[in-house]
Amino acid sequence: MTLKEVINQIRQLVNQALMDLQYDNIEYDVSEPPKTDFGDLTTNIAFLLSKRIHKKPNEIARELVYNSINYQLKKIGKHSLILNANAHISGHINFNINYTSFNNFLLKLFKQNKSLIPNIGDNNKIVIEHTSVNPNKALHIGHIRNVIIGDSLYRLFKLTNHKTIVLNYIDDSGVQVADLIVAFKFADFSSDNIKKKIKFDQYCGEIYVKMNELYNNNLELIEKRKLIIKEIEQGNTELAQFTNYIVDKIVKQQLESCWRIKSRYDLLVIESQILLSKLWEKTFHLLKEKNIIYYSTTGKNVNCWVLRDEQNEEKVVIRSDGTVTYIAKDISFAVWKLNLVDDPFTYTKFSLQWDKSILWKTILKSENTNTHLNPIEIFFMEKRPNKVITIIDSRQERLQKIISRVISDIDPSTNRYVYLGYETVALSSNSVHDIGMKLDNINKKIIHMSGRKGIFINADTILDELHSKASYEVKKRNPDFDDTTINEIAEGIAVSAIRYNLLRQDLDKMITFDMKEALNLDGDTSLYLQYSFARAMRIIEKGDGSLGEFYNINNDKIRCDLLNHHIERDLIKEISKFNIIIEESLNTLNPKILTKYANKLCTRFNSFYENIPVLGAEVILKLSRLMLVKIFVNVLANLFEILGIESFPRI
RNA sequence: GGGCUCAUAGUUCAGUUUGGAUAGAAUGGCUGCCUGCGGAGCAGUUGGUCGUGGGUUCAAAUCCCUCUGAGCCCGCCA
Repeated sequence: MTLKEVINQIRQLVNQALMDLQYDNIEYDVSEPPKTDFGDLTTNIAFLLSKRIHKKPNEIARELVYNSINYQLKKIGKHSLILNANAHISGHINFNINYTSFNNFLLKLFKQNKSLIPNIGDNNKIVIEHTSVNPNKALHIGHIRNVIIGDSLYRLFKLTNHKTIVLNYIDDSGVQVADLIVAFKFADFSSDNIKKKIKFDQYCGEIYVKMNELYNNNLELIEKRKLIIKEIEQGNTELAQFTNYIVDKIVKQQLESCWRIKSRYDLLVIESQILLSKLWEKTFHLLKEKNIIYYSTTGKNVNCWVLRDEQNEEKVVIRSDGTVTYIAKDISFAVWKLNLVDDPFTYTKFSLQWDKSILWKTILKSENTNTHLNPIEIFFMEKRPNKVITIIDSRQERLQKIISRVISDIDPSTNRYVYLGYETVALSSNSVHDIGMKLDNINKKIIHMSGRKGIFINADTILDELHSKASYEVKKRNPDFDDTTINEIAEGIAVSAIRYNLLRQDLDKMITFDMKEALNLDGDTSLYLQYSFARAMRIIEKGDGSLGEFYNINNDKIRCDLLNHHIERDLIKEISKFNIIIEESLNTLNPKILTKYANKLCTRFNSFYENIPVLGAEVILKLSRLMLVKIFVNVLANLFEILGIESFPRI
């Protein structure tokens, strides 16, 4: 029983009232009013009805309340979840919760040791692709937005009992990687960074910038690049092997950064393997069969295979020289993700991850392939994924929409392919200045990041700065902590701060990254949540010492009805929204909702903390309040799990 | 030229899907509160013609249109 049940009961009351008074049953809203003075919940039914029949909203509201709802409430009696209903002069019908009976849900949860997480996944299968950064540079703050959105959604699906796997696409056969190989093989750059004291991926990022400057007056190098791309596609040459070696090394370094912010994956999908797998040939066959593409004999696309499109936005999938375009590769990747063709891959272990899970990578099936099935093969064999979510920034929106359309042409029955876009991260003029770059136009307030031009701030740089600031502050407040503990907490603060910061705003809004702002740890930040957690844990620790065990208070003495201060009620009501919030963020694929909720929940708790004594209260009240604190901690811990925020009993 | 997105307090952002009550947070400024369960906190105060102009409606930040400003996308590149 949570707020959802209260809402349901209100709907029952209103529906019955509509029947009693012979009004049409129409869609209406039950939600929280803007001010608490108006009550706990409100409905707009009177306004909607007044649109149909010519009567004032206020009259309808009064009629519904006085001629039906009040009688119903009387009948249900004192165990009702609704205390009363009021017809407001404006036309709103407001309801107050009967907290005496409502609060009992806390005790029920507590006794049954139940989590509030709704089990709505029903083992549905979800595929999420995120990160997918070209393996030629280190991750910058813009890439991190992608990683955090993807990883938080993964955690959300996982916790609500969906079978979920996470893909990271490694484009090892494009120009970006080829640029690096040209640098190492034909332009005298060393592929060894032993002398430099930076990570290999960062080192490569720097070379990539220098290489692009070199191209300007060296056309021969561009020819070399073409050669390299061809060799990578063919595989098996010495150059291809060297490329594999470099890409492997960079991917491992990139993953270090991803793992540092507590993201994890199940499978690396390697583009060169896709090219060798004949997956495109199968997809091509499918597209021809479904009449989605045709061979153009006239016009600008003469001798090409093209996607049909009525709006005259046809896209070439096979060039006149027979080679495959970028979108064609993307379509075949999508076809594979949705399991619309036979899986040409088998999977081999790439690495162990921080959460002890195995990260796999694609390799081609061959005769001596082990017959023993691994978890990835099993995932794709059982049944098709219910949903495939691809997370890429909004610059790819047009392309992704075309892919979605092609997919629904192939498989019209379902809508399984979901593109989740988000706006990019740009740098504030201050931060551009900080990294020693100059803005072209002094009037520009922001500048977009560019790996090629060297305009970016690496993810690790930001984390390091946050870490060192947090470390200083933790030490100041906890002089008794040893260095290991301080480091651990500082890292937890830094990682959580980045995650929360990038998650808390709308996906369709560009983030202007500013180092100074990012280092601020006051107000609406993850630290506010972590601090609330530590405060609650401190009460529990001093209260009955059952740190880490949430459900071992003597249940029989607890009286939920004593938790009737308006501050306690506010906290309880907030807690009771947890499952609604989870469902909403899941349905809208919007993790931001969870950050807003977490902040509100902690605001309620901090108000409780400042105003309502727990340990100093008389014994029954103390036990009851202690229970409330423990449930708060439990809910918050669940939110932390989804948002990837680390919790510490002391901070 | 065509398409998409955004514009709300000095600043960073909620609220727009589904119109409804006095437009909310955070931060900054100002003012209180630590011998009390941790002051990285709490309470208060300051601050907004919701980009412009029109339309629909009993009612518009929210829906429709115009214009302005910002950003992105539109290749036989990836």
